[in-house]
Amino acid sequence: MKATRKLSIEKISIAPAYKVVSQAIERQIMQGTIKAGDVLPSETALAEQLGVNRSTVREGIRLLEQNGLVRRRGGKKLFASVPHYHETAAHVSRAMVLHEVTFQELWETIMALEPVAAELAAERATEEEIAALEDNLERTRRSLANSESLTELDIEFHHLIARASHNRALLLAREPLSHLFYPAFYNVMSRLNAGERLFFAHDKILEGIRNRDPQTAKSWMEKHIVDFRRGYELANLDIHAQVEPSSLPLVAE
Amino acid sequence: MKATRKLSIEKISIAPAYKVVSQAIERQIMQGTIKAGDVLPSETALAEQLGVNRSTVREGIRLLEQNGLVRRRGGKKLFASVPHYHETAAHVSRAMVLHEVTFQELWETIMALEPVAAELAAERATEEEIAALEDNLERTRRSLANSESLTELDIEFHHLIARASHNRALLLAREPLSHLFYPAFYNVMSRLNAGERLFFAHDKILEGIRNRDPQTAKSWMEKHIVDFRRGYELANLDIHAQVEPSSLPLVAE
DNA sequence: CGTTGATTTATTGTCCGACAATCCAATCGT
DNA sequence: ACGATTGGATTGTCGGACAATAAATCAACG
Repeated sequence: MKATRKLSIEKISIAPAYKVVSQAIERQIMQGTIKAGDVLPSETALAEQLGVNRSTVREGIRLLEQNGLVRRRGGKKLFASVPHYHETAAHVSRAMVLHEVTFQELWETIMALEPVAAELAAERATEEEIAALEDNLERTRRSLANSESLTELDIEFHHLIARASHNRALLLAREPLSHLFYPAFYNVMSRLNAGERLFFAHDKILEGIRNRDPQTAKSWMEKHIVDFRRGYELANLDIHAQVEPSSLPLVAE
Repeated sequence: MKATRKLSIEKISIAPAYKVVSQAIERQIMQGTIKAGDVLPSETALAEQLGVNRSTVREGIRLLEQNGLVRRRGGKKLFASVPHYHETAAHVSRAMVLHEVTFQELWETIMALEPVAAELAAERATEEEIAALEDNLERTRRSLANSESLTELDIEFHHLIARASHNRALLLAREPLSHLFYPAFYNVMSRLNAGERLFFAHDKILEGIRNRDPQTAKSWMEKHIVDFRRGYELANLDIHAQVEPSSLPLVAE
């Protein structure tokens, strides 16, 4: 940059310039100097400001881009941005797959989160959110035969509930888990023909939410999740099997 | 628009080459063609294989690098890698801060996770893990006066319990939350002098774990988390305040 | 023969310059 | 006022260059 502050022969590894560039911009975004939606200077301008070459700036931008802190809109301009929750969820999903998390670990965690989500949803869901849930339920009723859409509808149902909980931390924590359940869920559904039970449980949960009855919503959600595990075992699937990456793209927006 | 005689299938923008490069490598890693620890070809070799320029390869590598799918060791060689859980946690933390998650949301979520973690830890903790928890407790006892170390020790305690739960999904889900609690926790500690209560609760939780008594561990953890919230309110802090970014680095390894 | 030290080679990080495609904005024609 | 045109700005990609340094190779030495 400008001042040479490298007098001491510090431990090791001065960060490469592209990383410094990325961190410099990241700091400004985190501090609020740059707000989401702001358009960033052009690459050449940044290169000049930061005193590095454009190629270096580009590499720095790639880091931010992958984080979702920055994205291109309209193909040209670079905007600061808040990471979309499904990008974040995808990161976590991938990490879990690579860490070879088992179905049981997934289940234990979702079992901790979903009932709370249902409980909070019963307290806070807006009319629109309840309508969306009812729409989902209706589509579920019409898809009882089709394992594939049933699986997608179930994932959507739980996602909608998490949204209705109005708790973004919860939403962000459960999303990657839900995503990873897809393959297991599909397996259970196509082998067990458990559509009726699923519909019934969803109906009860939604009833609890509609009636602003957190306890009902919560306990039916618990039953629902427990039931799924039983189905998993009944379908002769290995509870200690590693979760597979789901090719299903995370729900958008 | 359609004045040119280009084939009309041109609508969707083709992904830039650097993204294609990144995805190509990512796919190989996810499929297991490349396993964690493998050393990747040099940039020039990759450029040749993929038929693009080295600069383009570099930009692609940056994407993977930020994801933790790939990292440099010894400053030269590029290794495939599994994302470290604290990298993933940092992603999520940042996302939550930028989404302006409130303390209440954070609390509700951690309230769902921590008791389950304690419960599972009581069932599964190894002797080493229990020893580490006891060591932590002892250090806590000696730090009752110091808010700062108390905060760090508490975070470590909960992290150790999550580890002892032997559930990596749970570990990964709760880590970013725990991290974000740091500032709030420090505030409560330094205003309320609640070290004794904290120590007492930790002691009870650990007792439950040591005695392989999941219910005790779980219910004391519940009390502990509820207690923290009460402390937060007693300290006159706003439950709906946005969480701040913690400058505390995530626990390493 | 194994260890150490010197030398060569390979590779990364950074820079420079170039160019086509394309988006953006200002201008122009009507 | 408004649509088309044009020209500048910007991005994505390429090619090449070079210093620094990690890795590999070889030489000397005990």
